[in-house]
This record gives sequence, structure tokens and C-alpha cells, in this order.
Amino acid sequence: MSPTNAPAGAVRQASLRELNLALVLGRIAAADRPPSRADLATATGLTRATVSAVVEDLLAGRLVAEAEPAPRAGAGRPARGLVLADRGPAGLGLEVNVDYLAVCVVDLAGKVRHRTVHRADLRPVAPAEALALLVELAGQARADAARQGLTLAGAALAVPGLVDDAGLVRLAPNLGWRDVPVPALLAGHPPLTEQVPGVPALVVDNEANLAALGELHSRPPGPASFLHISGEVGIGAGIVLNGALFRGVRGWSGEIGHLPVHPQGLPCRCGGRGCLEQYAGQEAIVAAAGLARAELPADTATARLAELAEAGDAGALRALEEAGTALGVAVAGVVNLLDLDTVVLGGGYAPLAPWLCPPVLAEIASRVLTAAWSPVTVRPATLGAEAAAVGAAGSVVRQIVAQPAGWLARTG
Amino acid sequence: MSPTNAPAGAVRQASLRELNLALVLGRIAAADRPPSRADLATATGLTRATVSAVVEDLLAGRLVAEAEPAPRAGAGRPARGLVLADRGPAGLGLEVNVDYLAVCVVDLAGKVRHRTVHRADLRPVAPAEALALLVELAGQARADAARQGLTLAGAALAVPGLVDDAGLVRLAPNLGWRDVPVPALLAGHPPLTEQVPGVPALVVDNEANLAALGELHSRPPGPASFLHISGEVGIGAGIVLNGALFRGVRGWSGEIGHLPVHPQGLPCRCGGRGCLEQYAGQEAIVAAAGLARAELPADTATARLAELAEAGDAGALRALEEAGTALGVAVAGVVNLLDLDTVVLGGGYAPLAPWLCPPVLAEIASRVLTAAWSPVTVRPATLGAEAAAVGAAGSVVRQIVAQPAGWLARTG
DNA sequence: CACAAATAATTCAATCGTTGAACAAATAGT
DNA sequence: ACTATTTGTTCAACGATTGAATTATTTGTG
Repeated sequence: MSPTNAPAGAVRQASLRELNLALVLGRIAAADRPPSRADLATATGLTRATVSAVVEDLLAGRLVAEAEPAPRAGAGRPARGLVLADRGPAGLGLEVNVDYLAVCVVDLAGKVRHRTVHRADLRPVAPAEALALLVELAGQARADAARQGLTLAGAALAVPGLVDDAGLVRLAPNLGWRDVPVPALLAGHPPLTEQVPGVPALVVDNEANLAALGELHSRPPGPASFLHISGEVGIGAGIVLNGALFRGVRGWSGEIGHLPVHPQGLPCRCGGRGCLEQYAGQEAIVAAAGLARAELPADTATARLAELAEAGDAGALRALEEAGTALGVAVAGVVNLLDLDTVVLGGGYAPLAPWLCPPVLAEIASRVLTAAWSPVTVRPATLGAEAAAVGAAGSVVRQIVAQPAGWLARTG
Repeated sequence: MSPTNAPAGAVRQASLRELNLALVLGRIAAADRPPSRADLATATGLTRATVSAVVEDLLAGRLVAEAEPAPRAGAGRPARGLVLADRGPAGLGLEVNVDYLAVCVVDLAGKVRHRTVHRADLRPVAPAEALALLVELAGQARADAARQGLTLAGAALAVPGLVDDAGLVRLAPNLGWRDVPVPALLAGHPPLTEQVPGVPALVVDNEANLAALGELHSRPPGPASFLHISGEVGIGAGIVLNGALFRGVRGWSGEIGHLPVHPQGLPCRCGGRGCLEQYAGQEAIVAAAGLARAELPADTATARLAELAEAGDAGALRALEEAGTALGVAVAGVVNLLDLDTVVLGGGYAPLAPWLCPPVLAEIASRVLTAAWSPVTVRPATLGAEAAAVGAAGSVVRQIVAQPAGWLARTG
């Protein structure tokens, strides 16, 4: 009912091969076991002759490799299965956060092949200095990747704030960054990766969005639509709808912290009253649990809360119960509005999920119209530490899989 | 950052022409003034030779027509502009609502070429009987369309309830319909339209969704993302994101009536407390304005409210102010969550928009973080009466424009 | 009036990617 | 050794797009 058939521009003779390369490579990427050329012909509807020609290109470009044939019964020539190559293109993921820099390399199959985390308080550090250090770490990652037979095809950088289309970090309050021209600051350094047609050299994006994208594309495949909530000082959400991140009109979607859960409640810095952030934001939980809130970095406060809850501390348990209830009120509204069936707790909420999930689920059960016959799942995020950096690297390799022709044009 | 390049299936030689037909026809449909073949070649990137060949097919299939050349200065052969044909395919839109049946025919350019409304109370009428009457009205519309040189290429039916993918109306509470197999009931009647490859003979969908789609595609073009709210007994919304209707995991998105605006407030039939419907639903507004609620059909209650408000009736004005405020609380949350900049008031809210907009805007101003520097528009829907039927017919012709090859295959 | 310049549209042979049928490769079964 | 089966490759036909040349149609100038 929503026709999306018209292409954006001219479809040429050469477009046939480009699109069928993407089709076949995507099918190989999505397969549960290595498909043969004959399998791919059946699955795609292309002839065996065409599939063989396409696969020949993919093999020559180091995008796929032939697997050992699986044992089978019956007559017939043994099939050679195809897998994504583990020596070929890879994506570089970078992250600047409040108390760490992270760099990782993810290969075509989504496997993390390199990971570096540099722990430091980045708040007093100038953006240019932080980025220079990140470039150094990226260089080390690139060398390590080369030793593993990988070529970095592009990079994505995650930052905890609002980023515009051109990579200008408009505001990252917890870092103290405002209007930081990241691409310009990095332009004075050597390139981080190879140049690949169709793949931008660097994309800068919000870390909650990249974590949500990482969750979307993690294996085994999960739902195509879900709400991914990051609990920090502010509460952010990545809204994934029908397999795509919904960014909103200006790229600022996911602002869940100012959904009203008590409209005549506590005043909020946004000017409204009773906003979710006042009840379930990290500072609110910490205060309600009776912890001293100054001096504790974000990760430590979360870890401390989890320890106390694990030990049965009544104050911590009550604080988490109340936060979970407030979170559940907001989440139920979102679930009703968008008809979602999965809520993922990430960021600072992930380690607290055992205590947050029950009250969230209780509110959903009482407020979501369809909860009785169509249950909603609330679970912690599957990507672990540095989810945003891993999600960032993953977004690069997904571009290669979606448009292999650019990579092939580069390698001849 | 969200690669969508891989096609769903094999791309063939014939796919080239199919896709370029859609490209060129879509460009003609979207143009402000009739484009020439040379204009289209420049705009699409195809060669003039290819555009001429494609246009020849479109002309032969009665999808486009040549316009009178516009007067111009300077040397050169006069260009012949191209427009969507006004004698060719059209879409049939049908609607079953509580107190009327509606049938309309919309041509390729989006113009309503036939409109019939049959007023009656449909609640005591069996589904099969209501549909039989609708088929009769549709037959008359088809004959009228034929007299105007139009061929009906497909039909869509709007109903006020939940519909599954197969056209089974699961629940339409205001009509008293439950699990009504609409396609099966219509199968015993003659076909409503011609058979066109790629266009389903009949699609059944929720009326709020179809009205939102109609709004999306009305002219002049408006925003690609907006919240379209229909105020009736229940409050439904069509959520249009990036030019597509977001339906949710099970097709039940847009349930805004149970967003909490007073969490410790009035109990709701959903089991929650303080839901929007209890404050801004039609019954709530009518009761707050002091009107007798029995015996008044929906349209009449809305009209009566508008009259009273126009006349300055204090009770009606206060009721609308309060409803608007509650609506604003909910809407602000949605706007924050999804980063939208447009809210459209349709259905029963459209005639009440002059009084609902100010309090909605006030709540948005105080609760939406970005309202100060990026204003949100709240406005009544542009499609008038029978918006859902018009939206339904429009969805059929948009399929033709998006996939003209099916129509051309039918007409040789 | 003839010619040049400018713009729109058509003609035509070359190119390229997919196709379907035939063929080759590699196995199990009789 | 031969047949049946499945996988993968070879090859000429086909159709859509291309780029260059040509034709069509106008205005402007000498």
C-alpha cells in the first residue's frame, strides 16, 4: 500500500550487475548456512549462469570465499558453499564518550576483529586533542587489521550528543562539546581508511543511534522494530522502525526523557513538569537510592547501584522499582503509539535490567491494550561494552554488503 | 547510513524498462509544470533517446498526454510538455462508516472525478447487506467513470477499525463489526474494477490510516513526517514517517487515546488511569460541554459543538480548551519522541480545530524542548469530507504511477 | 529570402548483462 | 560400465540503453 518502486535516478545497463551483486551478497550474508551457487539461483530467481558470473566477481574482489563442502547423501556434483570473506573489507568504529575512547574493527560477517578502549576523563580535554588521540588509536587498529588481511573501507564515529548531517557536533553536554566541527578537525590528519566509492570516509552520529543500529544488526536477527533506551543523565532512545533507524524531521528523535509521567509533578529543566528524566534518569535513581552523587563517574555509579541491588539494599531496590515504574508508564505509551513488541534496555540501564524489567513489564501489562494477547518483551541489550563503536563499525560493513560494486570498482 | 540498495529479487533486462517507466512517470507526476522530454532527460540522467522511447510507451498506454506548448522566447524547436492523462486509469475509493457509505473515483493526477455519499445509520445493518449496497454504489461510480474516459484499476475500502493483512476486519466497535471477512463477502459480487498486474483488486484498511495517507499525498506537497489525529469516540492517529505510514509490528500503531495525561486520573476502559481518551475523546468533550450525549450521531455532535463554540457558549469553549490542553500534553510527548514538526487534526477534530489548536500549541510550547527555535505546526486536515475514501482511491492510483509496467502490460 | 544558431526530438548501430539450452563436472546407485 | 542426479560453465540470442549523427522547428540577422 506504500509504493516505493520508482528509483531515485536513471537505471542503466550497468545497474543490472550492481543490483544483482548486492542481491547475491546480501543473500549470502543472511543465510543460515553457506549457500551454493545453485541455492542462490533458486533463492534469487536469477539463472545459474548469472549467479556464477556474479559470484566470480565477488570471489575476485575478496568479498566472499568458498567453504568446505558439507557432507551429503545422494548423487550429484558436490556443491561449494559461499561465505562472507574474513580477509577483505572491514569497518572502523570509533567512539568518544565521557570517560573513554574506543576503537574497533568489524569484518564483513560482523565479527569484532580488533578492540581498543582508552580509559580517561575526556571532559577537561579539548575536542581537537581528544580526536588526535583517537586518530592514533585508529592507526594502531588499522595496522592490526592489515596483519589480519583486512582492509578498512570506511569509518563511523559515535559521540554522546546531537550531530547534524555534516558531522558537526551541535551539542554533547556531558562532554562539554558545542558546535565541534569533527570532520574539519580530522582533516589535518592522514586518512583513517581506504577510499571506497559509495562509502563516505567518515560519518559522525549519535551514540544512542549507533548502539540501536548495532542491536538491530546483531546476530541472531531480532525484531525489525523496537525501542532501544539508553539510560544516562538524560534518557535517550533509538527508535528502530521496520529495520531502519527513525531519526525524525531534524534528526532529534528519541527524546523520551521529557515524556510526562506525572504532569503535575516535579519541575524539569525542559520547562515542563513530571518528565520521565526526573524519575528514571541516572541522577534521580542515584539520589533516590541515597548515594552521594558527586565524584562518581557514570559507569561507577551504575556499577555501585547494581552491587547494592544484588546485595538486597532496600534503598537501592526501592529506587530501582520506582524508576522502573516511571519508565514503564512512558514505555507503555510508546508501545501503544507505535505498536512495538520489544523494548531493549541499553547504556546505563543494561546492568540494571534485572531490577528495571519487572516494574516496566507490570506497567506495560496494565496499560498496553494488547498486552494480554500479544506480549511485549523487555530485555537488556545484547551488544556489550562499547556498543556504539561496534554499531558504528557495523554500519560501514553493511554499506559494503549493500553496495559491493563500489568496492569491486576499487579493487579492479 | 541505512543502506537499502539490495533489491528483493532478481533484476532482469526487462527490469530496466520497468524501473525507468516508473522513474519518468513519477517525475511527470511531481513536476510543477509540464516537463518536456528534454527536461526529463536532464532531470533523470537518462539520454534523450531513452526518454523518448519511455514516453512513447506512456503515451500509448494513456498514462500521459502532451500538453499545449507554453509560449516562449528564443530560437529552438518548441517543446511539448507532458502531463498525467485525465482519460486513463483511476482508483476507486470506498468507505463504510457509522452513518454513511462513500464511493469516489480519483484520477491519475489526484483529482476527484466522482463522489457519492449515501447517508444511513449502518450500525443495525449486517455487514453483508452494507457491502451489497456499497457494491451497487460502486457500480454506478464505475459507469460514470467510463463516461469520463476513465478505467478503474483497483479499489481500496476504508473501515473504522482494526483490519488484518488479508482484509479481515477484526474489530470495528462503532459499527459493531467483529471478524468480518470483507473480501470473502465481496467475492460473490462482480469485480469492482479491471484486473491490473501488480495492483490488488481490493485492499481493506483502517480509515484513519487512509485519511493520513490522503493527507500525505494531497497537493501542494506537505511534510513527509507528521501525526494525523482523528478524534472520534476513540482517538486514533495515523503516523506518517519519512513519507510512509508506520503501521507497527501488528498493524495497530497510532493508538494515542491511551497515552497517560493524568496517571492518577480517571479510570479508563483500558485498565489504566488518566488516558487521553477520558479527557479529549468525543464523549468526554460532549459531556464536559453539557450536551446530552445520547441520540446524537457523531457528525451532529461535532457540528453542535462547533456551533456553540462559534456562538461563544462558555461551557463549550471551556470543554474544548480542556480537551485541547490534554491533547497537547499527549501530542507534545509524541513530538518530542519522534521529532515531528507537524500535527494534523482530522476526523471529528477538524471542524473543532479553531478552538483546539491554541491550547495544543500552548502545551507544545511549554513541553517540547525544541519548540523555541523550531516551531511545530498544528493545523486542520486539508482533505475535506470523506477523507478516507479519497485517500483510499489515491492509494490505488499511486500504485499505478509507481509501477506503470503492469498497467501497460494489460493494455498492450 | 537564405543562412546561422539554438533547442527539441528521433534514428541507428554498438555495447552489455541476462537468458535458456546445451554441455561439462562430479558424485551415488545399479 | 552405464544411468541418474545435481552442480557449475559455455555460448549465442535478446532487449534496453547509449552516444553520435541526423532531423525538426523555431528565432534572429544580413
